Amino acid sequence: MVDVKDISASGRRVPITDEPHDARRLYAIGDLASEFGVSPRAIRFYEDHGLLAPRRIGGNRVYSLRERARLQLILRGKRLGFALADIKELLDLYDVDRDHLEQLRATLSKGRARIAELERQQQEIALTLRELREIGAHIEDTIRRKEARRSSAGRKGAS
Amino acid sequence: MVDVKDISASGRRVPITDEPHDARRLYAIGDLASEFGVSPRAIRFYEDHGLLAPRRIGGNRVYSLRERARLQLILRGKRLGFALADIKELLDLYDVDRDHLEQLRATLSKGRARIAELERQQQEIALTLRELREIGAHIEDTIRRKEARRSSAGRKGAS
DNA sequence: GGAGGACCTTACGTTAACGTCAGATGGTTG
DNA sequence: CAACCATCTGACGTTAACGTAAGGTCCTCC
Repeated sequence: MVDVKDISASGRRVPITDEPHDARRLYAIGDLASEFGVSPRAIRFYEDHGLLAPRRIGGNRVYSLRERARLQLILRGKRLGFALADIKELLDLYDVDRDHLEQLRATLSKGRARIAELERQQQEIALTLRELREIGAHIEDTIRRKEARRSSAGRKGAS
Repeated sequence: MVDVKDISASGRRVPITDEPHDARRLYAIGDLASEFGVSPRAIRFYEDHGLLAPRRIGGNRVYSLRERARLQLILRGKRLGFALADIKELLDLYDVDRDHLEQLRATLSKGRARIAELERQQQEIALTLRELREIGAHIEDTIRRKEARRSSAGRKGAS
């Protein structure tokens, strides 16, 4: 019925190609869901909000490698704490409209803002890491002293 | 009525000390709110969830420098995309119970997990930054070409 | 041919993190 | 003393990001 060989027009689990990442490989929603550890519901949710736009074969969603990459970017953005609306903007940066000049300028400016934000985030992470490592060192120190005291002193400072 | 001189037991806007960050300085909720650009409601919310525990003077919340620092940590954590529950754990790392050994070990382990997570986040930010900078360079390039073409060619490629 | 899977849509439920509003208190100021 | 802040405590409203359940379609396999 479908011209794309017999890729799961029904939602079958069988991928169209065996080569793991042929550029023409197609994915069902369940493939991506299990690969990235998210629910199909979440993926559909991203689509509802304009972050993904898979093709359809007989009602079923079919994802190309490009859509897969977009999903990866979405999940990375989430791990960085961005809201979906922000991630959508970020995705728009990735496929630029190379034709119109004003668009390009706008995209560039948004990109720079995003870069600045990420750099600030980077600073704050670095700061937090320094603090945590220092705390960790102190704790290790304290632990070592307690262990030493426990093993050396047999009995003398009761209680 | 209150022994702490006359700090806003009423919620007055007057800080107890002029020295900007005397260790004994006290803050009203409005002070911290306006200083950090968050609402008093948010600050109370953090308290309701155990992230802050200010003293009280006549019903009003009074924040020490330590509480102020904790609030800063909360907000930093938020900017890094952490949930309040996670931030609470992080705060607990900062004031360790130096007495009990098992507690120390647990804290240390939690700290290490948090460090690992931050490092992973750092990697992902670095990756995103590389990508965004590359895209930015391409866009700048495209813009330069378009501008060059526009200024040089007077008329010949109509439409 | 009927049971089982993967997928679909629609719709209501849920959690986190506050916003917003109402009504009350208490100190300060003209 | 009246008006005005800043603050307080509920309590309900809101948004984001899904979870979950219901009911239906379309293969495939025994």
